[in-house]
Amino acid sequence: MPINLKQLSEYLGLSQTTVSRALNNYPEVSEETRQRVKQAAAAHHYRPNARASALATGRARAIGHIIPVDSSDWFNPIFAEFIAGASATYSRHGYELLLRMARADEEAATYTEIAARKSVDGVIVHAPRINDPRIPLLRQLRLPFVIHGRDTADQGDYAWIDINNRRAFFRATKLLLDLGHVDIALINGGEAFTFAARRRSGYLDALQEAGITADKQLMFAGDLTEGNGYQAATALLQRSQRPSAFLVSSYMGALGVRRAIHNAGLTMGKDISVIIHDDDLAYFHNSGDVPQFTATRSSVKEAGTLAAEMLLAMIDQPTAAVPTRLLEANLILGASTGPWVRP
Amino acid sequence: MPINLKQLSEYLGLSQTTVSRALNNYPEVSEETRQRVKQAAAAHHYRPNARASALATGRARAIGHIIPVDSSDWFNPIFAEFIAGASATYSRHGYELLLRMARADEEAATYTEIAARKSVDGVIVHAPRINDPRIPLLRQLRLPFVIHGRDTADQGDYAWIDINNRRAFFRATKLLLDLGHVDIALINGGEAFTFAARRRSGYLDALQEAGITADKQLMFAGDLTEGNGYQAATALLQRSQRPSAFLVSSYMGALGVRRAIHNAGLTMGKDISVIIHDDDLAYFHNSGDVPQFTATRSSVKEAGTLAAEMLLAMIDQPTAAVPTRLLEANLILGASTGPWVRP
DNA sequence: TTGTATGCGTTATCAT
DNA sequence: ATGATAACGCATACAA
Repeated sequence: MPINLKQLSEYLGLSQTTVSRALNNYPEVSEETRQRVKQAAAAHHYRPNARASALATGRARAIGHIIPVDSSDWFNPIFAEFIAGASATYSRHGYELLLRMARADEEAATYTEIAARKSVDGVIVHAPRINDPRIPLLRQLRLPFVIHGRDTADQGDYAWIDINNRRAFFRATKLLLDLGHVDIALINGGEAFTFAARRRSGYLDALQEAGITADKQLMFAGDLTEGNGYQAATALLQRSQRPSAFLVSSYMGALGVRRAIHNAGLTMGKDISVIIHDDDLAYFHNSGDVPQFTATRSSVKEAGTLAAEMLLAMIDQPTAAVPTRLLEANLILGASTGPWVRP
Repeated sequence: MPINLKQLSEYLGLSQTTVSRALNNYPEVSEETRQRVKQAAAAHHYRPNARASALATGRARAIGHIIPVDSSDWFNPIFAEFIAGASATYSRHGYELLLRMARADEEAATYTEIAARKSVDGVIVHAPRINDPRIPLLRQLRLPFVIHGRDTADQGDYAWIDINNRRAFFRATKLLLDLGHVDIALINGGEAFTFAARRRSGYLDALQEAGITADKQLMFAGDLTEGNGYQAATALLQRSQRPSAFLVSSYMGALGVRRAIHNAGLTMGKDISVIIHDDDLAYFHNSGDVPQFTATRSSVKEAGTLAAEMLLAMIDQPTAAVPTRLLEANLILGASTGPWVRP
């Protein structure tokens, strides 16, 4: 059923060369034969063998995504949504998406292996950590890459796409301060990740600007699961001087915070204010006339689309300057915030 | 930096053939040279070019996962977790994972294309629908496949792995009936999907056995998002004769149901009982000494691991009988169920 | 404008 | 036990 180039060219009475050129839109082939070739190819459902053309051209036409997994082997829905965005871009450009999961201790070996096997033409780096070792590694491997996020330290020029996490959390904190809140808790991602470190710094800067001393007891950092959000918020609400507001780094974590608030017999948006960061996940839509949560919002799927486009452009033009892109998050007012009230 | 077989063999003073055989554990190579070759390969970080060996062997050593996406382009966390399980199996066997998203109207073309391009040696079929056209298509394409789920109609023999959805929901419904509940709502996935149809049938069978007439008004079918769960439950709780129990097909949907119950001023586990199906997602753990939700539980990640193993075995032994596997879900008691109480 | 010949990096088929 | 040589299916430098 599958037909190859040789068979197709024999059928047409042309050389493989001409058929190949016609299909790849080389200018020197006559319009007439090009049409004839393309029609025959379509009629026979001819598709070039991806392995063979990769070998011949030296380009795999595939992009790798290596998802970091820790010992509990999780798969964060945010990665999934980012990848959904990137995937559409790859399909549009005839690229394929290779997915792997790797624990931190396998990470270097994994990148090295896919580079040596020439399985991909480039990779997306997920969840950058402070002073991330993947940056020098990928440079050494000469594998084009785009980071979803940024590193902090001086790692030289590299391609990245990120949202302005610091500014988003600065603005969110400021809004809570303006509403009269003073004891504001931060439920954040693991602060080895640069996104979480930047969000914390926005939070701290806003507090400092308001002359408030940050309280380490009010800051949680860890996996942003529903369970962790619930546990962290429950503990904080049991304190003698409980926080009146929560800043939560993800929708999933906020679902746990919401549960803790309810269980404590309190009302979100009245007794306790909550602002979340909303990645605009399709499966966890914070929508409605008045969204459930006040939120800093930025579509992670859109980020995936843009990251993929940046990477494909880099592969096409390896000499061009490395692209970077900073997206601003919107601050969306929802039903979860209100003025401070005496407990 | 990357070294190829030719260079490695020149360095060793051996032929490419011998080096290749040594690395691939052919028996005819002497143990001494095998050791020498393997050491040199390791020292030079040699990895066979995946494209070249795929071309030579005719095996891509890659498995495709085509995720169905509807117009709103979602990415269900359950797929993600299944893939996480499968991915580990592929890595262990030296296979790669190709990921694509396809809308229903692109589905046939997508499968046809990856088959024609010989990008993969087999595929996993996600989210089977009743009388799924992918089964005859994949047979025609001669592409080995394993279905995560089962079809209902007579499609002949094919490989699948599924949980006993009917039995799980039968047992869950029966538990609610035993607790005295009569008005039991079903918040289900889209019932074109076979998993949802089977769950509904378990629910209906249990009601019938108890002599209760099912009420279509108590059944919701759609995407199992938090928002849909919230909306469906909110509407049901506003009815004059509101349901006293909910059967919810996913954890995400149940989070919305929980929100609706709270918003209605009711208490889950007291006023309203809830049983969910728990796919044991790492990011949405229904754990604790007493889990939040009473649940039928089965690990979808484990299913991914098993599905991948089944598919690789089929590729290795194409003549063997097609494997099938039916997993039973556990019924786990949590805090969300209690005896019926007068409203 | 078309065709011939060669290479991409492996694995597989013959020899020896 | 090892080696020369021919595929695998495509793209391309070089010829015509």
